[in-house]
Amino acid sequence: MATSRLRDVAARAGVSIRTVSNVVNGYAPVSDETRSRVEKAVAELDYRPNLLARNLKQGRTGMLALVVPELDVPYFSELARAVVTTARHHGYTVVIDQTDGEPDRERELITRGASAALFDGVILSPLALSPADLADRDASAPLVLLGERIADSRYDHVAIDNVTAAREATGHLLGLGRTRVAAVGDQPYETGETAQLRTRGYRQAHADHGREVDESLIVGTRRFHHADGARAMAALLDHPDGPPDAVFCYNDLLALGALRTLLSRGVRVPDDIAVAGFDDIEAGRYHTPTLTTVSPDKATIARLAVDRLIARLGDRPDEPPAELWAPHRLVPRESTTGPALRPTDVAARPGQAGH
Amino acid sequence: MATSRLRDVAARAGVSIRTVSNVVNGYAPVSDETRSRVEKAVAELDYRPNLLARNLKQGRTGMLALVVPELDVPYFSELARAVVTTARHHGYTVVIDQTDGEPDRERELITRGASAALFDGVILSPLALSPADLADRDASAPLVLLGERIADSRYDHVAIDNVTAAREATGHLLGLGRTRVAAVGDQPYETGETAQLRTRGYRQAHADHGREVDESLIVGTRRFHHADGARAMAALLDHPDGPPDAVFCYNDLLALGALRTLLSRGVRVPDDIAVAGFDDIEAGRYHTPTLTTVSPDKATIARLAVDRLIARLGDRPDEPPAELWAPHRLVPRESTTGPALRPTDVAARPGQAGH
DNA sequence: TCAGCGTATTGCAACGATGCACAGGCGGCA
DNA sequence: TGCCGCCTGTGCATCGTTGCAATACGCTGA
Repeated sequence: MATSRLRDVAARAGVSIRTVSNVVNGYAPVSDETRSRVEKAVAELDYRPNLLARNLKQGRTGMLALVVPELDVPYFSELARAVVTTARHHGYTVVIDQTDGEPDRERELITRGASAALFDGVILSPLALSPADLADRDASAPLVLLGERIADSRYDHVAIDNVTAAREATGHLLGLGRTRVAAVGDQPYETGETAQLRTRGYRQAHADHGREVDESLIVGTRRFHHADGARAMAALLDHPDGPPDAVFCYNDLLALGALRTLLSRGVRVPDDIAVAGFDDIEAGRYHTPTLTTVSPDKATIARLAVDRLIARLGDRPDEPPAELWAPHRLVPRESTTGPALRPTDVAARPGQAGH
Repeated sequence: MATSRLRDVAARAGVSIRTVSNVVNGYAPVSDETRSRVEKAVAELDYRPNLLARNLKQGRTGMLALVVPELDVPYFSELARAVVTTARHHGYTVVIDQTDGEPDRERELITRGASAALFDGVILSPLALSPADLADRDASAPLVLLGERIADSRYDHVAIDNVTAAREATGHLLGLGRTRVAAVGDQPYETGETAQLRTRGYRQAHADHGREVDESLIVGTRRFHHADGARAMAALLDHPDGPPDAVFCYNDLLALGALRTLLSRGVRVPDDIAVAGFDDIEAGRYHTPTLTTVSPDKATIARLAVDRLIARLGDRPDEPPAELWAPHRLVPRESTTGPALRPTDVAARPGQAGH
């Protein structure tokens, strides 16, 4: 059956279009008799409002866009889940799109998609976007940035304290008595301000412990995937001064990749080399050894971003851009402390009883 | 700046609204002089077409919806990536939504969202939806179903041959000489037709090898997450007849969860117990041991689904519903064959900085 | 000079819905 | 009896865009 319109329902019920609209939306007072006649017609014609038309008229869509570089990177998919859930509580639907880190794609999404009235607001986790790209943008739909990049822009911005987090993670390794702690995941500024911040924290931790940084132990990776970590670890094992005795990876995928290289070569973790990651993805909690990591509070990140967006859409459209910080915590697990210390860590998993 | 409209651009350029529209869309012939004047005004006002209005007028949105139960389950996020990529080649944007397996949510999305003209088509991976729910649906926007459920419905449907795949995986384990092969992930029909099919394949493999199925080795799980697999494996280790010597898990998360239980208890894999999974998620390729699994061809699944949808949107709207099958293959890795057999299975090769 | 034609530009209606303000009918009260 | 006001229900304009078809214009050829 072709989609029916208010007009069709009105004709069938013998009332005006306007009255049908009132019944559907429960706006104005409608007599019981008219109401039931309209409802009958609605049911018979299987009428459903055309949201495109409604949204056009109302000037809002009830949809938020979440733009992330890669959906199949667990950090992003876990974050996406949090955002979707939070937004739903506010009555918003979240649509997700991935950019594959292509600047064109990111640009297109924030301009075409967002300021084209399709979305009421946008949450963007930029990977390849420069400040210039953003400045360029017409601010028709509010935008909240996730992560570190472009912190100086005119947009709201949610992040964790990457420097401190990296400092804590590195400090944890140094505190275990490791003397040669490598860093895996460094990136040049253009593509990875976040990486830069973590490197800064890595350096600070060394300073805290009165240690020199061995620059040759800072390994860059092009991306943050398993393969990059595995490759970087292999390179570190061939280090001219011998392998390091600990590795801080800038995310958990790198760390799991590094672990693969180590374990498949018979290196003992953490006895020979301790490994720490970043993001606290679920896979790390079930790996053997379980993965020590920095756990950003994803639920809070999602909440801050969504709340902010909704505030701008509602009664506070003109507040100055804010920098919002979400908490994080270091979660020591077997990959640094060994199995003895936390034998039941695997059991830990947030309950998911219904609701 | 408030969003500008065709009207504003027209006023500024001193031409009619219609001409601006023509310039923007490149439709009708426009003199170079007029064109440049309009383009100047467009730039000055930072005009961008209101897609809501355009879509309303044109009756299409260029957006497809992908509805999956859980985004942070790697199988779905990897599939989502494939769908997004494929659709982009056809000029469609994919918006993703997750249902958390809630029937209400799934229902809402396919009815409200889809038949409300927001999306041109929907790809749905249903978890909790009954045939009745679907029958109920007005077929305003084409729908393609992923996975096994509701195969008898009036919709296009893309799946892999789960029975054969499970049979091959189980056969692989039996072929290795294992005699007590457990199955983890069975579910009652209402929530898991896919699980039922895999159990059927598991039984067939036993028949192939002339073996009885020990019903007590078939373990049900409520969901398909790490935790479920870890729990099920723990239960199997306490089996009254002693642990099994192989386990076929109905997805990779279950398998990785099972591996966690085994490895943390010092059980040797695959020497003592071999483990196989299903889905071929990236994490399994970097686990130690690497995970033997059934690899569904996600790219083909995505392609079949998107192509089908687009065919219906285009010149073949009225073809009868089809059952489309995507290939799969068994990928033996260390968790069943041991490291000796495939020492270089891990993607990473030593050395190689940058690229 | 004018019919004839192609090019450039325009006005009007429509997509399907909602905001606003008012029309019609009824009962209550003076 | 007549006026007022409430309760229902409605018409019109509008959101920003595009489809259609007509207009205005300039140029060619006879």
